[in-house]
Amino acid sequence: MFLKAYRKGTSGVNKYTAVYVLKNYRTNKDGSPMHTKLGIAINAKLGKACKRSRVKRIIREAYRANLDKLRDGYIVIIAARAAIFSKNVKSTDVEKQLSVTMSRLGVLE
RNA sequence: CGACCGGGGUGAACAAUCGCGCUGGACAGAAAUGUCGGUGAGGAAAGUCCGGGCUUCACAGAGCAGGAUAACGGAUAACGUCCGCCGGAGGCGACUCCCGGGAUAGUGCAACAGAGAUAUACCGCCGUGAAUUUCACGGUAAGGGUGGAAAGGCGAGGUAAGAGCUCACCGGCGUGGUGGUGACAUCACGGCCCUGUAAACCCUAUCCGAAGCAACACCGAAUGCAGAGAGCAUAUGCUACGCUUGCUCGGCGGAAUCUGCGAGGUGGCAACAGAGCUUUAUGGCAACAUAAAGCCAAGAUAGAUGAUUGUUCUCGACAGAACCCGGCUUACAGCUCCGGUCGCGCG
RNA sequence: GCAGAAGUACUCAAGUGGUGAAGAGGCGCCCCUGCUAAGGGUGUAGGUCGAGCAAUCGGCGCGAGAGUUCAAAUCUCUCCUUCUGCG
Repeated sequence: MFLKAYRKGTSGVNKYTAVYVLKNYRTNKDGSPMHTKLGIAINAKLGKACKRSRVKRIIREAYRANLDKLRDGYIVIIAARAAIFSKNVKSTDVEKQLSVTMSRLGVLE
């Protein structure tokens, strides 16, 4: 499912992350669209386990802040870029950038 | 005060708001679950280099092969770890470092250089003969040169020249005495002296069954799919064959079936509790042991600890549990405690 | 998480204690051709530091660092990197 989103989905980038989005046509039993699924991709070449884990949390926090505006029925993959591994990265910055990129891709209302 | 040596501790703190895992705590609910509370990464969680626990393998047996360790004595569940001690090396010293058994059990290897590498006369030295400044024969390991290594070292005597040939001292070897649990130390005597390499094969002593939680057990779509086998006598044997550690013996199974593939879930797994942690006492030089009192402290399954704001300081290093322990190794900003050494100054 | 394998020029690699670390592709130049490819001939660099006008000579270099040895790409130990297998 996530591989499919990588190959077929539309993408957008900002300073910290790259975002891939694909519309998910599978539905729940009552016909409503499924909740949007999140995948986080962090290349092992960018950092060791401890730093990757921290980046994952920051991305998750930024995603969570945009959750109230999020539309259902998508698959979203957020991949880390090298800039997010530098020290003193604030999740509010990542959140703003992510909000702009995701709304451009039509995932946010 | 300065320069060091050894050992230990700590690994930013606090508040508010939002968010996450677990919960055999409380409440609500038929249940799912929710609310409140509790709790939530490391000294290395890392590398996976050793040692165990645990689990499975037709119960685990013998021999060979293979692997590991290596002074000695102890500690330990065990270890390649730790402590003590011996020997050697380094440092003025506190102290540190050492894959530290055997080279007279045997075999192999030692390129090049060099006359010669476990045995040797190239130059030289000495003697004799020829002959006239060279040659032949013999003696010689003191000197030269080569090499990582050249027949114990050094001095004296001795001699034609020399040589443990003789002697003193030192080193090594053997025998005996004394001290020590022992490695070993030390003393006496003796003969006369042996190249290096076992992180080359090997010998000696001790230890080792194999695999690993992706082990393994259970539920399950499911009476699933694919492949292999089905001999000879007759009610039990033999054999093909298969399993058992690489091989042999031995053992087991033996026509009953066997092998491979096959979605997911539960346990293993941490709320039973362990070679557990903390403190004190006793024994021991110490590692550690024993006893008493107190404590229960992560447990995910795509994988939980973060964000924002504010305050303070020395402005925060290396880094994230995945079955669990004991070590080793490697990475690491600072702060701090204890013991000790050397040098300088003052009393 | 567990188990294993391998690192030698730009690439593929041989070498498994003893001088100067094979060989092939590649690369440069020449011939052939109107031009290119192919083919033939020939040469080169082995990286770096130092000495020298130069020819050349010397040291360190086989992933990195220690050790054993007279001598290490090779033997031992510790790290680093890459790859493979196991549901």
